[in-house]
Parts: sequence; C-alpha cells; structure tokens
Amino acid sequence: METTLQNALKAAFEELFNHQVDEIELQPTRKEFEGAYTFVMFSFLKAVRQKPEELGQKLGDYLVQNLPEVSGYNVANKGFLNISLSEKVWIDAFAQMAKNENFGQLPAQNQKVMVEYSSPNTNKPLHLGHLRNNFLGYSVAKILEAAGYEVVKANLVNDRGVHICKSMLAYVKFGHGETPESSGTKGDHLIGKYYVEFDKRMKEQVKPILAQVAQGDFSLFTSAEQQNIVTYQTKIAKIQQSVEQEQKNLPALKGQLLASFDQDFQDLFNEWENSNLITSSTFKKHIDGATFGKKQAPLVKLIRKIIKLYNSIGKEEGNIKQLANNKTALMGEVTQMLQKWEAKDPDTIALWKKMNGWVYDGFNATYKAIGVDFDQMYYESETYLLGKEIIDDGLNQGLFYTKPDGSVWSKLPADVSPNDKLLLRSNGTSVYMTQDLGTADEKYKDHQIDKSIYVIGNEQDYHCVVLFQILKDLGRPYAKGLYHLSYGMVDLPTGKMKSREGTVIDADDLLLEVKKTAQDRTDALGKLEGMSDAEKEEIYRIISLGALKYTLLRVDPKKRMLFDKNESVDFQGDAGPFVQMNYVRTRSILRKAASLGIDTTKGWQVADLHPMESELIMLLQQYEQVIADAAGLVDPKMGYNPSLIAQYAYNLAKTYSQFFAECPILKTPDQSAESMERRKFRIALSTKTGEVIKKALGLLGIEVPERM
RNA sequence: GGUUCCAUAGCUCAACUGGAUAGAGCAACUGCCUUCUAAGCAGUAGGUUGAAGGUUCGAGUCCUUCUGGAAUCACCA
Repeated sequence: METTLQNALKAAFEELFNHQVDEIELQPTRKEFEGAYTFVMFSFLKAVRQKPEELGQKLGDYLVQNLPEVSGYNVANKGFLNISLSEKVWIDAFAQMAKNENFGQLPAQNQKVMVEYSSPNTNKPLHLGHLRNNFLGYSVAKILEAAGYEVVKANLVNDRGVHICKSMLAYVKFGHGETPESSGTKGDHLIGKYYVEFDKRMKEQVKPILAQVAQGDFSLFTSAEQQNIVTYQTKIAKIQQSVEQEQKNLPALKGQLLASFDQDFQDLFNEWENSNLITSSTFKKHIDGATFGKKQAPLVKLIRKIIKLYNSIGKEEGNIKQLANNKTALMGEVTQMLQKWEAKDPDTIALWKKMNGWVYDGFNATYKAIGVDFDQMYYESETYLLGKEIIDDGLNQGLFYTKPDGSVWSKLPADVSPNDKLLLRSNGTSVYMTQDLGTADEKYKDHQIDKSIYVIGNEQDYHCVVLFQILKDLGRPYAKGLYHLSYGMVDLPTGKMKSREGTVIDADDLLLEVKKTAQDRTDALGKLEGMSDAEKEEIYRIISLGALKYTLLRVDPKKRMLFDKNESVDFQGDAGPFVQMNYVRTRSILRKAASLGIDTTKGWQVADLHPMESELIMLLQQYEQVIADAAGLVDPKMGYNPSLIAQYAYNLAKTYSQFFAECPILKTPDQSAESMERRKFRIALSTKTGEVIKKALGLLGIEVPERM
C-alpha cells in the first residue's frame, strides 16, 4: 500500500507539475490527526512553486481520483498532507493477514549471520551485565531469523589465562577438596568464591610491597617498571598539588555556606573533611542525588572537584598496585601454573578440566533457566593459539612489522588509532587481539558466514574497531560483514557494578528474587486457583522471566541503563507482564467463544470499523516493517535493536487493552446476522492480535502463559 | 591530556534520524469491577529537552563553545 501511494505521488508530481521526484517518504500519521499516511511537503514547495494548501489539495485530489483505496485527505499545519484510506482497505488487509500463518516471517535473505554473545569468564558466575548481553544476543538472533537470515548463535568461552589460574591456585591452597556436591554450592559460584579468596590473599601480600614502594625502594621491579612507577608517582604528586590548591578555598567557603545545608549534608561533610578528604562514595552519592540552591553551588562544586581529583589519584595508585601485585608470591605461583598449563602438565590440566566442568554445569543451569542457547561453542583454550598464521600473512603483506625485541605490531590508519597495536609479545606468545583475529578466521572457516555480529559491551569499542580494521586491511572476505553490537553498561543506583566492592547483582539470585515477586503478585490476584503446583510454578517462571527480559530489552541497547532492583522489574504498565496479560486475554476470549459454541473457523463479513478496530489493524500491519527495522534491513546502524520490538509489543498490547475495554467482543446487542458477523470478526481480530503478541514477545525470548 | 559516547517530566525510558501541540510507564490525585482476566480502562497534574550562540521554512535531533557525567587509550583479558 505504501509503495502504491509513493508511486501515485510521484506520478502526480510529474503529471501536475512536470516535476521529477526520486524519493517520496511517507510516515504513519500521528494519532492526533485524521489519516493513515502522512506526506511532508515542505521540501517540495519551492520546486513546484505552490503554496502548501494548494499543493496539498492538488495532490490529495489526484490521489482520491486515481486510487480507489484513498478515501480522503486533509492538509494540516501548512505542509502535512494526511492521507486517509477507506475502511475496506483495512478490512481486506486484515482478512489477508488473518489467513497468513507465516505472518511475521520475512522472505529468505539467503545469507548466514553469526551472533556471538554471552562469552563468559569461567572464573565467576554470571551477573546482571551478562543478563543484558545474553538477552540481547538471543533476541537479535531471533529477530534476524524472522527477518529471513540463517542464524548461528555462538558462544566464545574465556576458559584460560591468568584469571582462571587465580581461582585454580586458590582452590588448591585453600579449598581442602571442596566440591559442588560437598558444599551444596553451584559450580560457578564455588569457583567464584575462590577467585574472590585469591584476591583477598593477594591484597594481604601486596601491602608490604606497596609500603616498600612508598619508601622509595623499587628494587623488586625491572627498570622499565621502575620508570612507569616514577611516572605514576609524578602524576600523583601533581594531582596532590592541585588538591592542596583547591583545598585552600575550602575553609572560607565552608564558613560561609555550610550552615545553609541540611544536617545530613553537614554531618557527611565533616566526616569527609576529617577523614583527610578521602573519597567517600556515600558523600558523593548524597551530592549527586540532592538538589542545591544557587548560593550553595560554589561549595558543592568545590567538593565535587576535590572528590574527582582524589579519584584520579586512586586510578594512578591502582596502576602501581597492579605492578606490585605481579611481585607477590601468589602471583608468582599463578604464573608458574599458567606455564604448566600451557606445557600441558597432566595434573594442572586435570584440575583445570575438573573445575571448568563445575563451572559449565553452573552456567548451563543458568542458561537453561533464562532460556538461551547456542549452536556453536568456541573455547579460548582451543583458539588461543590461532592467529599465528595471520601474523605471517600480515607480515608478508607489509601490514605488520617486527620490533628489534621480536614483538610484532600492526600499523593502523591514523584516524582509527594513533597507536600501533601489539599482536605478538617479545616472548612469542599471543595477546587477546591475536586470538580474536584467529577466531574470526575460524568462524568463517566453520560457517562461511556473510555477517558476524559481536555482542560486546561498549567498554570494548576500541578493541573492536582495531580488530575489524586489521581484518579489513588483511583483505578478509568477511570483513565488511563484521558488526559490533556495542551495548551500554548496566548501572546500579550505587554506581557501577564492582565485584571487589560486592555491588554485583548475581544472575541466579536476581532470578530467584524476581520469581518470588511474580509468585506473590500472582497469588494475590488469585486467578490460578485450582491449578497444580507444577502448573503454577511454570506460570511464575514465565511471568518473572518476561518481566526481567522486558526491562532489560526495552531500552535502546546502545545506551547505558540504570537498574534499581527494587523498582526496575516492573509488572505494571510498560512491562512484560502487561503484554503477556493481553495475550492471556485473547486466549480467554477464545476459550469462552468455544464454550459458547461459536464457530471461529468460518469467515466473517463486516462493512465498517470501530476506531479501535482500525487502529488495531493498522498496528498489526506494521509488524513486519518493525521486524525489518529491528533487524537492520533498512539501516544497519538503526538495527540489531530488540527495543523496537519491545516498544511495538507494548503498543499492540496497550491498543488491544483499549479495544478490549471499549468494544464488547463476545457480547452482542442483539441476535441479528450483522451482530453475529461482528462478533466473529472481533474474535478473529483478537486471535490475530494474540498471535502477533506471542510472536513479538518470542523475538525477545519471552514466553507467554495461557492464564495468569 | 587525546579519542568516543551521554545529558529529555520527581524517577525509568520514548520521540520513525531535521517535521506537526516533545510522548509512555512509575510515583501523586479523580472516577470505573454483579457483565469477555482491574497485572486493566478513562481522566487530572507534571517540561525553558544541562547552558549560551549558530545553521533554516522548521532543531530534543545538525554545527560551535561551555558545564556536568561515562568509557577507552597496556607485552591485562
């Protein structure tokens, strides 16, 4: 229909004004105005030298005369041509849609796409951030399938390296042979416990080293490291100076303004000042959350500045700590263990396999619980040696070069990166980037994919840019199909999630909590009476997952989002359960219709439409377009975006809810044939809406219950 | 310091990529369950889109500057 209108408008321009138009853009008419499609005329006014009202009238008349489907038009706000379609168009469109079982499945693209997501570390359990990643990846895969692609879901598990050895070592030293069975702990959580344990022990060991450094004794470090430490310390000293500079202003401002703040603020301020101005996150939180008067602003601003400076010092100190960590006895043992692992020492490998097995059991349980799966697993333990032949390839092509110490580097265009990228250490071992290069080749070898989507957080934007650039420079055939679906971090009200500060929301815990809420709410409504416990459990599961997935997917993936455990998982309004509930209503209608003995298989005949009916049909008709948008068929930059589907599903559910409240479906005013036909039509409309809701939610990885 | 991203109602998010009177939900307030599932529907209130300039028929969206926030820039992964 849209293209018919576009062509007709093009023809109109040519016939009426002898003016060639390449592209006509139509948009759905806004709800407040009469019409189905809107043509924005502004850009054409000059070319055809017409006033907006005249042009609108001429084009409108032309459409009405030439297209039987167009029932009318209006020109609004000096430039918007709103085109109305006859009700018959909508009725026919719906009749066709209702027959189409494959509605929502776009024609085959004859292309293969790989979506890589999840990519966990085997040293700690999954948390909220992973959930966003998993839900996004799974949903994008479903959307691409609906858009006609063949999809391979891949998971690249980070199962080797220093961090894995940390938990292994901690387990050997402090584990006393504990197992998931003996401790009653899920495997991934058990390993996570030892990773934390390692960190704790290392912190103890690093203290004396740091004390030594503070006294100017760098004897433990190599000369290069010593240089770095000096650099860091110089930076710290410089920042320290700035702090002192700023601090000088503090007493005066304090004397002037502090009394104007509330008691909470004053208390926190005093505590902060007395603790030698050490960053107090509670104080910062208080400042960020509060509003201040204009007069108070200078003091607040100064405090902010000082806190920020202290944060910078913290970062620099962190760098020194990092170097010091490597000098601890524990880290020495870890390095030894890694070398043993790489040398395939039987005991080390056996331990590694045993512990990884536990983690995989744990992960698989969580994957199963959240309803995601994979077609292809990759393990870094198997891919970390890949990429070496790529090094040769790049050296031959003159894209890489070798430094005197034997390390290999990649040249990069200045606009991509000012620094060259290390690919091979001087000791000949490969880095993260090298592995990823190799894995990219491997993926292509395994599946001949046309497109490859990496679902990775935006903290790795730079890494992906460099990775893709190198592959492009190397002339890899799949390079143009690479796409980094860069999603924003999930923030908590307390700020960023940090495992060290214990502010991580664990995935398994969260699932349990949300399920409990779903159960309480469902039970309070009391609609599940007479069902078995197993049936109820299943419904709690579906609703809680729906609520959780919806909250994480309704936000534009690119944007960072805030997650408040107490408020974020909504069950009302713009939320998963609301959409699910409207599906349930359509099912309820069907059940009731069957019990009334209404034959829903036969067709129906209506001549006109209630406004809510046409609105529903219009929305239903947009479904396939929404899939195309969400899959990036129109514009890849806009695509890979489940939030478009979530928004659509919510709109459809909301519209159905209005229709449901306004239009009696089964109840008829009389027994006339017309009323009977109307009833059958509304049942069909209801059924189709339910189908589309189910399909749309399916693209988000959300299931629907039959009752709730 | 360089680069990139972000700032919209009290809160969480939208706004079809430059279009109409900036929309939803939550929270607050008013109505509506003897009738198809009220996790609902209808309504009220809530905005100088961080600030100031600019580009044009038209700016939340593009450009410049400023303010505030985040990420990143390793022989870590």
